[in-house]
Amino acid sequence: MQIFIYLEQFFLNQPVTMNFSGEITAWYISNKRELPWRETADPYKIWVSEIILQQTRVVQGLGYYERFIKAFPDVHSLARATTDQVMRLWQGLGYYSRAVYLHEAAQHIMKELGGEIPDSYRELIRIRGIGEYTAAAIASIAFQEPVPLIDGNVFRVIARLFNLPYEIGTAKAKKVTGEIAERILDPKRPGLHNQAMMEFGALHCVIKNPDCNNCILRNECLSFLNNNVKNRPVKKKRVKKAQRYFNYLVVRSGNSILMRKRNGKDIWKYLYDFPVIETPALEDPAGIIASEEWKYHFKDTGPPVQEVTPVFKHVLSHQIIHIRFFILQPEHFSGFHSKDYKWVNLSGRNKPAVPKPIHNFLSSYAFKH
DNA sequence: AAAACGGGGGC
DNA sequence: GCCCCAGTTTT
Repeated sequence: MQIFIYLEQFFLNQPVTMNFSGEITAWYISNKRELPWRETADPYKIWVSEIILQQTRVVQGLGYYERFIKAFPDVHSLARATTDQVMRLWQGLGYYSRAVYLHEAAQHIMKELGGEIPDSYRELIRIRGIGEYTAAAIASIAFQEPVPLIDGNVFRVIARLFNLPYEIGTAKAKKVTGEIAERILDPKRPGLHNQAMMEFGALHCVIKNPDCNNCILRNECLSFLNNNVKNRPVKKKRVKKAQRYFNYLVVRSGNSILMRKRNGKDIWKYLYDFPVIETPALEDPAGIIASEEWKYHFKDTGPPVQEVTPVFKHVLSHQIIHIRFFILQPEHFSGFHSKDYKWVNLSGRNKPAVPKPIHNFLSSYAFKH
């Protein structure tokens, strides 16, 4: 097996301590950040924090965590909440499926599991939204189950320590990294060990320009000893982003504005935006107004257009969306009858959760009546 | 195995 | 502008 080649190379070259866990844990204890989810043993809070922190920086997730826990301090309160309430607290954080699954999981736990969060990796990973990483994190941190975890930080730390040449995300990388993680794990204190590995990656073994000369593992790190740190881990190539063109119809009546709840097959699941005419390429406003869709929505030539905004570019992980808003004169609307459409009072409470570009639009455009 | 899914921060 | 983050689900 490939792992033994690397481990063997390591053993041959470095007859030193090899107590990675001890060294990194000691580093952790004196260098860690103080974070709210580290002050609790409540599996619910640890679960919420782990979901929020998926693909998300601590500084970005911190406020969301505080607000979420305040609104929903336990599984029961989260289970009772409406989807709109949950999405509102997730608004702006991205990857909205996380919130949907978290909410559904809370309801599942109340209904089927007696309100008790599962306490083993094997049970946790069966819950939607909880994958290998999160199951291991909750199991080890909240329940002291001796399972290693691998997130982006741990993957980078291990890839550098052992100079692994495998590309992120491949089965080979997963297998070898997993075996090494299993070996390094301190089964007596898995939660501490796992958090130490992640924090070491987040604060010291950073992606760009790590301070290797002042690293506690500089005499044991194979990629450093081979002057290969900048090539580890091996990154995967970027995906090409699709271009999309949204023409939003801003339809108003009195204090209300017509919004549409997005369904699950596309981006921004369960968030609200406006009726939209999507085109395969950038089109002139005149072309949109003359389109069949416009006529379908408005029967004839439609309401007078009060303003057409410039095109805003919004970048997502896999798409670039070019967005333009058609602000229509109030009270000139007709056919929006689907149950997905909803009149929203903008001065009221409980406004629906909206994606970033809609939020930006609503913040910058004041409507006069 | 690859694609889809957000938004923000660092350089 | 490019890279990638305390990943998971769907195809």
